[in-house]
Amino acid sequence: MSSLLSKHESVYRTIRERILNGVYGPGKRLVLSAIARDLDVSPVPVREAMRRLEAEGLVTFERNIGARVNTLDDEGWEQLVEMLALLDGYAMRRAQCRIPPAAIGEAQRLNDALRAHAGGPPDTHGEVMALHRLFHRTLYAHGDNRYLVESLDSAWDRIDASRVLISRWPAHRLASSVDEHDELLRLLRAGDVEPNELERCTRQHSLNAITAIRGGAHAGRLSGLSLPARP
Amino acid sequence: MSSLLSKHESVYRTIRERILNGVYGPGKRLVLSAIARDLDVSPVPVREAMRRLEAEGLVTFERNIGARVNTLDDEGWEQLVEMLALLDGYAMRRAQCRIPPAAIGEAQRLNDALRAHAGGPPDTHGEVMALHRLFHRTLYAHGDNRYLVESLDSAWDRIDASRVLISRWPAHRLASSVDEHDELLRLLRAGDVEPNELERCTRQHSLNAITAIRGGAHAGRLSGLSLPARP
DNA sequence: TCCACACGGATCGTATACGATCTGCGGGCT
DNA sequence: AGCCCGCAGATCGTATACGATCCGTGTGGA
Repeated sequence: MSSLLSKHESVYRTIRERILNGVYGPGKRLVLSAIARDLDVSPVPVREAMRRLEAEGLVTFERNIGARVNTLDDEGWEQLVEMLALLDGYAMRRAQCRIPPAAIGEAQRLNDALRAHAGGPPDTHGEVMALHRLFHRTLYAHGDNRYLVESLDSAWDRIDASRVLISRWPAHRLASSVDEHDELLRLLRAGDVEPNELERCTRQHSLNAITAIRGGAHAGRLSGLSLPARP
Repeated sequence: MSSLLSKHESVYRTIRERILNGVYGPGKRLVLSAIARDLDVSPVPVREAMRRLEAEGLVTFERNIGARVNTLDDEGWEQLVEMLALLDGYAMRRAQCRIPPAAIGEAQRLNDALRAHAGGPPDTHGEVMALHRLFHRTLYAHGDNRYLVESLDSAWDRIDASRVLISRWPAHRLASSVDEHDELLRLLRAGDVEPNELERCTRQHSLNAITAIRGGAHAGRLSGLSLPARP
């Protein structure tokens, strides 16, 4: 008899899930033996799971000290979002001719759900963030470059793990973001948009999030051209 | 008493080095107990090293079967280089104002060394590839985005591990590549180049490698605008 | 009071042991 | 002859054991 998943695999998935959900928040100490007891396995597969999580950038392991869920300072967070902007912009460009109308419709529904949240109660469960991530994934998932999609997923994982969006995303940015999403969907539906233009707009959309969170200043629409200058 | 490196760390470095150098070529079976004997450790730290290598995309691990060095088919290789084009182009854009003249000089020296190889004997030891990689790294290393630089290093690692450039890089592409490098250095020295233009040229330089290797057709200079269409 | 130091608990790092699974091969049945 | 089954060797997966390291704490001396 054998389970479908090896123990190190299921331990890996469980811990990863808990980090992304915020059960294990940034800075949380992950003690191997405690997790092993908790999940009813020996410490060995737990260590293997930790190595994977470490390589993915979700936890940091210090020799003879142990593992912690990664924390992200402001600079790191901005750099990560900058990566997201780069990758997502290019993914959109390459997916442009490949996104089925159904996916655009699905993205529109997700964005409408986001808009509903904009006026509603404050986001207590990270639903906004999940919707926002899913909106983007619905589109970029149709890119045909495996590494590109994997890198995007991985970057989003780190963002989720950091809990920054949940705690710092300003309300007015959500409104702007929803509008920009509509604009992107409009460009996609038009079908004949210059690829450079689509990539530029998509990139700028993510970069706007940096400006918004950094300064609190009201971010411009998709008209912006500049990359954010770091202090 | 303690060594500077833990065993799993030194095992990791050793295996990684061997994969990148081609000692363990694509498809090579990596038997845990054999490596453990070879490196004089127990199988446990070897397994940890494998998990890291797996997460980095250098090896593939199948349950109850074992580990193999990843092989890269044509499609995967093209997608990886496409990532490289995207990341390198953006890194260059962001590093533009930050690259010290000394680094540009160093890159020029590396490119001259590459040119010397172009007419010389065929490359038996991957020196051309190492020089080429180093040329790019000398420039993009000055980018201020940690994740960007890490992703570039990681993508180059996979390229190295695949041994594709060494076996398939056509001679005429090397000549074009060297010329394009000169062009990029010229743009950097000019200093007042439009960032979009610099990014576009850099991206196109890497994309040209795909065209060259795929078709064998003589790649255009940096004037090309198009992304390669996949069959 | 403040610092140096030693001690104990917590945790990590690795070796060893052993059961589980796969793979290839050879014998027997049809 | 061809196919199925079962055995043996190789290899993986995990538990357990134990030494090594770190860190907090308390004690003694300056």
